[in-house]
Amino acid sequence: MNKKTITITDIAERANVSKSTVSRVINNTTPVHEEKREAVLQAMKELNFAPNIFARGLASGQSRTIGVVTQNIGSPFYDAISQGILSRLTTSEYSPIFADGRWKAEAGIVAAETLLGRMVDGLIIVGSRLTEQDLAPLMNRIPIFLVGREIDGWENKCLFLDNEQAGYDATKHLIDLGHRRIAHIAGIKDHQDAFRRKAGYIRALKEAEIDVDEALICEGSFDGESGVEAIENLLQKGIEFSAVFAANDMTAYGARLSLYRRGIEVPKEVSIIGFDDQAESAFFTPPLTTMQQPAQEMGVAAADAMLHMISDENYKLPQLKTKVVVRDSTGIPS
Amino acid sequence: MNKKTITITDIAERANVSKSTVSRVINNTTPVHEEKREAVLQAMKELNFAPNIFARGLASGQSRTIGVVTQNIGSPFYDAISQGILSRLTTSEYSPIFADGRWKAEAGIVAAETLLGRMVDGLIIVGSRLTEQDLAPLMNRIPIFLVGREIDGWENKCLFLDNEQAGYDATKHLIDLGHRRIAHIAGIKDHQDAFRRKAGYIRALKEAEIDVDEALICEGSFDGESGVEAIENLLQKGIEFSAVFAANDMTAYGARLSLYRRGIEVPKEVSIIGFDDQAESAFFTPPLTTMQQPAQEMGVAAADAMLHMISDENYKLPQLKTKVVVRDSTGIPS
DNA sequence: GAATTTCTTGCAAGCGGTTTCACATTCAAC
DNA sequence: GTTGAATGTGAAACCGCTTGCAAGAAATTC
Repeated sequence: MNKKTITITDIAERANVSKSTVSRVINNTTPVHEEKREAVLQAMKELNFAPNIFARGLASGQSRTIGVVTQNIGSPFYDAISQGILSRLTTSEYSPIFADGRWKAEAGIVAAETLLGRMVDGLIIVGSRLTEQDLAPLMNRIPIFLVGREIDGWENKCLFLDNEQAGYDATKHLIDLGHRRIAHIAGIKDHQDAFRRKAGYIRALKEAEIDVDEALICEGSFDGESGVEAIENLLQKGIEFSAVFAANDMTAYGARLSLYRRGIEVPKEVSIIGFDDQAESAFFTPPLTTMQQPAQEMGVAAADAMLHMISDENYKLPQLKTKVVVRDSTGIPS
Repeated sequence: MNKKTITITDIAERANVSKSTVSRVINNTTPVHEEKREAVLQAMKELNFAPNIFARGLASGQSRTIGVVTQNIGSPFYDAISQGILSRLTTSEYSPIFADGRWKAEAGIVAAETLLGRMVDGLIIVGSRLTEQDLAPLMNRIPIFLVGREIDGWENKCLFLDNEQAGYDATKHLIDLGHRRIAHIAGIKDHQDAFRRKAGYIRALKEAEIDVDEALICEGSFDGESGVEAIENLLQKGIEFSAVFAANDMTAYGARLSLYRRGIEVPKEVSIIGFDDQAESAFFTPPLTTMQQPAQEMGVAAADAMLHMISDENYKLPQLKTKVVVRDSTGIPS
């Protein structure tokens, strides 16, 4: 209790104007005589005034807060997106408030509802599994933007990468090196990105006139363990392959470990390419060739779009691309 | 605009009581006749009522929000702590709001101020560099709790691990295996944890009557690159060592990569132990022996403590410990 | 110079809760 | 049958800021 909190009224008195005028200069809603404006600004500075956000929110109905529903805090890709959102927002007058919609789809809805309860002015949903039906009702209430997720017909409200193309590029990299027996360890089955990466893999093979061998396509779940298992499986069944395209880096790590245990050399005997380019990949042994995603930029772009949506302005989404980062885990087949 | 938002007044009318009574049943502040309470509850359910948090905040002065200042979103250790906080808070009526105080100490203050501007009811500061002087003035305004950080005299407001002991344990593990020439790649110079881990390293050596060779102690910065450089340096100078204790896993990865490039085998020729046990470590080649920190638990405990602080209740902090996770990167010296 | 129009500005009515105060009621105690 | 305490309740005063409205001042038009 240093001293009582100072309010707009204190400023008004000190600047010899009415509360209304103070409010006006704060919000720039109505022109105010330069002289008075100065006085108000001066008073605010002297008294070190900060408007009470509750009063503001209550009166205006706006919270100057943007809700972010994440599916996977703790996954490097989603983390980077969150960071991007965070960094874009720090230079705006909006603050993000995060809610974790991990686990199941319902959790995502709950998270979204929680945020709505907090009166957020907009919702950025990061790579969730919420369906169009889940989302539609929310759309009427509040601006929504999706990152890392595509929904037909919502073109300008979604920002995502062309995972099919990325899957194609990754596979193409291996084919170009001369590989023909390329295994793919897929991601979570019903995950949009996983599905598309796999589609890209298949397209690349077909284009190169390589038969798609179902035996080379393993199920996975984006984690290290599934990489280990997939390779173990392949090896046990005696299925031959000279390269592996893993749906993400973590899976690639697992695959590499499995090979390591069997004494199979990378990239000499088997090449591996991952997906994500998480920080650890550059220090892996050997450093992992992988697909880099502009995750942070996606976050920035999403936040930016949201800011525009809120103020009803037009905006256009950047065209972001993945790219192959060639390191030492891929090479010419022996 | 489905329909107008429903307020406490609507509930009051429907339940045939006054606003005051409704407020009372919501907050459980004053006993209310069972009959009326039921009616109110019923009305709230039927109308699907959710109190407006701004109005609430304005009137009560409480936001039911806890600010979390992180130093390093994106670092696995701090991430895990944040998760812990998040998970503990989801079962409470408080929501966390995060602000990133990365970069410099000033940023931490700014972040804290931002949160105060948002009227948070408490502040959890995760591993920041803010000094006691920075923090003290905040303490009078609001409950503050520090995680992963120790400040003398604030015993019950800090939760941290015994990094000195952990450093000792890690080093001891290597000594027990028979190593005598143990290099240490330290963390960021003025970082409390880094300093203590190093102190533990030294204590372990002394206890085992091994001379502390300054040449074996390398500077580092908690990132992969510094691990690479440190080992490169040691090797170039021709300094012998059979084991490395890296200040964190990321540094250990770098160290391992450097060895890999030189064709030095791990753990056959050199053993490595890291610190953090981040998810990737289990899939490293070879799987990395490291110190596991109960990061998530720390977050939970911190959030829990904060909840108690806010409601002026007593609490006691759990005694959390690190432990050695032995994998394949450490072994008997050859 | 009168009639408009354009700017500025203050007043006061909310926004949707919480909380103090005073006024019942009810009930146990004398 | 009083009296005092305990218990329940509503009225109304805020909490601090935004904003519609109306009015005074200044600028423009005829």
